[in-house]
Amino acid sequence: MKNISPCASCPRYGVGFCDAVLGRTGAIASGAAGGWQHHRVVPAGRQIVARNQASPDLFVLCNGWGFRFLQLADGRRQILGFLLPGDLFSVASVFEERFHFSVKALTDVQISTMRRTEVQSRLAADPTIVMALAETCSSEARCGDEMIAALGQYSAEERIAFLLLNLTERIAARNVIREQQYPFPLRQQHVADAVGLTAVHVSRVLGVFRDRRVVEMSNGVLKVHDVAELKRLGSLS
Amino acid sequence: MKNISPCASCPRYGVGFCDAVLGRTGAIASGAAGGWQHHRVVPAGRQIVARNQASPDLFVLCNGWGFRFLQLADGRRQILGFLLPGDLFSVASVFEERFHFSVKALTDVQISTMRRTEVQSRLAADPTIVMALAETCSSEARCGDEMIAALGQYSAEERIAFLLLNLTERIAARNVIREQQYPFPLRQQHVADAVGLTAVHVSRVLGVFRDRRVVEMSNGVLKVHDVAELKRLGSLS
DNA sequence: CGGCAGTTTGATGTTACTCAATTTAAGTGG
DNA sequence: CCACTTAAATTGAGTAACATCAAACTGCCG
Repeated sequence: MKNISPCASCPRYGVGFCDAVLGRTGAIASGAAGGWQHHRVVPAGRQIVARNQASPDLFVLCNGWGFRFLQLADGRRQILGFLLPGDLFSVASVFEERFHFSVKALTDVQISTMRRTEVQSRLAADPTIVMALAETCSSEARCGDEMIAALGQYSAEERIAFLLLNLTERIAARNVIREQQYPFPLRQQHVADAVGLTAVHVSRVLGVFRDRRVVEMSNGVLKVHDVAELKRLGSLS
Repeated sequence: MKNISPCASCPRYGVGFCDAVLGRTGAIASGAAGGWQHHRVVPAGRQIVARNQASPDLFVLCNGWGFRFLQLADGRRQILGFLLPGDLFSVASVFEERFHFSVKALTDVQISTMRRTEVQSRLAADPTIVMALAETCSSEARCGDEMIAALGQYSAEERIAFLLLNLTERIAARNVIREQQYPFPLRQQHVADAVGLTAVHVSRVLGVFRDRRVVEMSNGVLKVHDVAELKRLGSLS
């Protein structure tokens, strides 16, 4: 029998929410058999969920990069955060039918969907899952609050450094990094929409960073030349 | 026997997390008896919890106003949100020992503390509490994401309108409002720190709002003259 | 009456945005 | 492999939004 469980065919790292729900042993096959979970592949640029869309499933990103965002009436958009392999789209979606944000694939992605009802009943039965969820919830809240502080108080340089710093840390938790070179599929426009600047200004700031030999972002790779300086610029408090 | 339960001596509105934990009938007296919950009064301006502070309790604001914030090394501070009566300090604190933010009393406040262990065991036993918590969690996430979008994409006028709009809605859910006059204890500096502007600029924008007869903020009261215009300015998407 | 915290106002400086032109990079089909 | 096309990044000039600094004004309380 072919194993199509969400996380068997794609790299996993650490014990996240996904692992907790599936259990790390045995239970995996049952999921596929029960039909309460599925796999999907989505090409780069395609929207995965829309704001206010109701879904009986919750989503976990298995492979590639995505991002959550809010689109404003006049076309402006704010990227709320980037999704990396293993990330649950949001803790709220475990309980709420509708998403309050939209999600797009940044690269080609694999996503795993799990029936909400099934996850909820497992949640009731297994305190391990509750703990994993609580952990994710805290971390979401902390990141959100830090983002608010960065957007409210930081200068352009600081905001961009803050974003790059956060992302490199999350990437490093999932990949082996050699020579401070991080896989980095963002365009400057994504950086701009994430930190509330224009793409033109992001280009200028990145130019400065390049000249100062702090970081260099090109060709889908981020090279960090001066971690200390990046931290100095981008670390809150 | 005197009833000192958290929410018996202070106004409650709707069925929030606090009510769910205590139950709406009978159980109230047992809390006081068991000693797992307490009341505290804190004067205006005093700090209630500090970032990274560990606490065996979780906090609910019973009366007055407070605010959550992050303080940066160089003195800048970002107000993450305001706490109104009935508000849990944060969902994360139900599971995490340490706060990732600080909290100050804006006015004189009454706060209720509940032993985390007790809340957790009630949580495991009663799905009603889980649902209340999930609700709070979703709402925190939504508000946080909207704040991020507002800070990233909105102009000064829009941000301030957004803040005032949010607060008036939350105040109205807890008080009877006559003539569009809302109790409003914020100083302009608080508005500034919440929306990432300087107090001077906030003063100018509020001056414009006053001249245009949109809103007027003074003497601890916010008068909304033109709700439609406020919504036009401050509503996302 | 004096002192203090908060607000208002003006003048000036800085940061980041806008618009537009140019360069670079990445495909695509012949 | 090379012209052609297209998306992304860079650069410059001018402008708008917001910050900074400093002074004056207000209301409140001892």
